Amino acid sequence: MIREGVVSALKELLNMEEIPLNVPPQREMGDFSSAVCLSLAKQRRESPMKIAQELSERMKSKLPPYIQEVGVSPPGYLNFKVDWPGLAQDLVPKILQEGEDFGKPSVPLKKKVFIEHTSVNPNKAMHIGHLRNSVLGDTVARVLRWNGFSTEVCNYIDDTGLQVVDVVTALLYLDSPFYQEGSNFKTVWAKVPGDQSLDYFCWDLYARFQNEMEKRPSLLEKREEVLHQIEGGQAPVSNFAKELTSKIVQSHLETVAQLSIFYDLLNWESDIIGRGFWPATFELLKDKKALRFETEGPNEGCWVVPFGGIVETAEGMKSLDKILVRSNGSLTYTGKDVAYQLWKFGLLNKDFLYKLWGPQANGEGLWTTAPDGQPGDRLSKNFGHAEMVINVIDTRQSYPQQVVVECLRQMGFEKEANASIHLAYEVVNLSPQAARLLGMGETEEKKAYAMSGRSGTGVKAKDFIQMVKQKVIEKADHPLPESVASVLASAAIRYYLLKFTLESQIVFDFDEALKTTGDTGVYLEYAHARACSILRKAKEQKVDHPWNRDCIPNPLTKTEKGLLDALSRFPSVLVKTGKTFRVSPLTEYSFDLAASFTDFYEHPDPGADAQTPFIHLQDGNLRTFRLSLVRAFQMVMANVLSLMGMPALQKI
RNA sequence: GGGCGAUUAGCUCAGUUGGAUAGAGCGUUGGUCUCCGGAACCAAAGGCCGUGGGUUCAACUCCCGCAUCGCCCA
Repeated sequence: MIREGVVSALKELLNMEEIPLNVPPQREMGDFSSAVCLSLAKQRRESPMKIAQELSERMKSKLPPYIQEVGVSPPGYLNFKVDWPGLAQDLVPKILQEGEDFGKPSVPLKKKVFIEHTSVNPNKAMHIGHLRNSVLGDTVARVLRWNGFSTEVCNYIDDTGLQVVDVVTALLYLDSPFYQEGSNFKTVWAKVPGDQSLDYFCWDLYARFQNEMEKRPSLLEKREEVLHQIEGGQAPVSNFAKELTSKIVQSHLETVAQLSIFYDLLNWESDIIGRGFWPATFELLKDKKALRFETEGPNEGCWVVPFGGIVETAEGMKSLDKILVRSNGSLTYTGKDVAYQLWKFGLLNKDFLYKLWGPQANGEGLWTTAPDGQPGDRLSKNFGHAEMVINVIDTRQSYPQQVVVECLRQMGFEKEANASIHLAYEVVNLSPQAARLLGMGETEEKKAYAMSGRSGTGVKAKDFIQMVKQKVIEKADHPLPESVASVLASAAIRYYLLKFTLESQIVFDFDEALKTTGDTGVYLEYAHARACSILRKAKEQKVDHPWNRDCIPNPLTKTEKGLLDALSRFPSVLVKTGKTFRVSPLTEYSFDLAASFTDFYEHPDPGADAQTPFIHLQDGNLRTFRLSLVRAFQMVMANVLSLMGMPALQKI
């Protein structure tokens, strides 16, 4: 709001694309500054000081909005002083009026973006690594919605993969009574103890199965059988698998719902296969001449997408081309992923059938693809057909994702290829301390330990949420209602998972993750609740504070300026987040905002001997001004929290 | 072997398109509270920004090499 005006003024004067802004080392120099003249000096063959002086003179004749002074300091910096009262005059009433619409683009884009996240194998409980995915995806979706996009959030269910096959085989054949053809599945379900949730039971079962498989070769044979039955959709085993995966998906949905994460659609892999997406894609690929049948060389008998052709290496002839169909006729993962990506853009003349899965706590119904569903048009639904697709998948999938995009490009779908975004993030590992607590055998000392479904070591999501809730209750100085503890835990967890950059591997440590002081989600909630409390008390004591332009003091104190500055930055932070899909700067901003409010609250008159509570101020104008700032902060903070998926608490 | 990413305070991490004295939180040490919410605030200590070159008036930031760690591909 302030900076944008200066940047556009400079852009016009200098005819440049980008104008960098900085903060001067001393506050007296100005509120912010620019070093453009330094970089201009060389190409103009003039001294930077001279350029800066000329420029500042020209700007003085027509000052950018909210700038009261332009100065110059050696060796050629332009320094700007903000007209804080002028800014307050526009900004505060704007926030108070617009509320949750403050800063939103006035014209919604209407552009549809399809966001896929979570996508956990439906064969056991979720762990904290999965939570990072869900929280990232959910937050990006919220930010894009704020930016005016129409969003469709989907959770992909890989129900025909080997992980599901393993758990199904384990349930049927690991322990007696073994399943026999024609026998009742009730005996199988009876193996799940009543006092344990299914996803937790399967967590252990899966690990045990991996272990047992090495000792009992007969299990491998059974697994092979089950694989074919599930792949081929053969009853009754495939029906049993569907029932099992549905129940586990439901428990995943309940897990993430604790963090306010919801979806529009569940997409089942079995439906991609069942609805014939691949044959249609195969035809399209051939049609677009993006596919080649190899009659010789290392890929003889395969259908490939040409990328680099054959290269000679030290180990012999190799092909850089991507195989979609193997010589034995089987389809690779890439082939299926290409089909799916085409569907997301509405480029495939095939569609799923849909039905309602059930209600969600956000009030929106959740839809699912289903063999016994109905066509989208009959339900007045138009799933897919997106203009932008964001796949939230960890960085290990970067290469396969790149291949999918390249396939689109080869098919001539250049626009869609460019609108395919892989939101890649690093995985969550365990610190040595966490690994030790989970009873991981430590053969060698490492900095981080990967969680392992195979050995069953990892921090389960529901356990973690429960632990944080417990910690929050312990740390409170008064008894907390369950609902409040849940919100605080959710805020703490989401903040912890969002604050790292995408490239940063989170080394999960219990001490670090369970923190409730300092740079945490709890701090944000606390600042918001404190603002609410002040406003509540003002109301109780009938201290009205209707905004009027005469209430603005001149000059403003340092902390008043600090809070105004933070408030004014909100729109640009959100716009930027919506462009980069990087959410860690948003958490940084949220902490800045909360901290500048706390600073204002603690020291409204920095340097003074005593600080007077806003409500008790004798000066009616100052009282109105400061209480209005509190209200403006509370509204913007509530918006920030909501964008990060954290319900804003009125009281803790 | 090829590719991608990381390396910043004791610990966990930020650091915009290159700009003036590299920032938070935790931890440590010392302080603050009669009044609107102390899960708070203030102060101090703590840095060869992995390493060696290069580009530039200016490099944590850009380029090249090396080291270490992680991941992906064959």
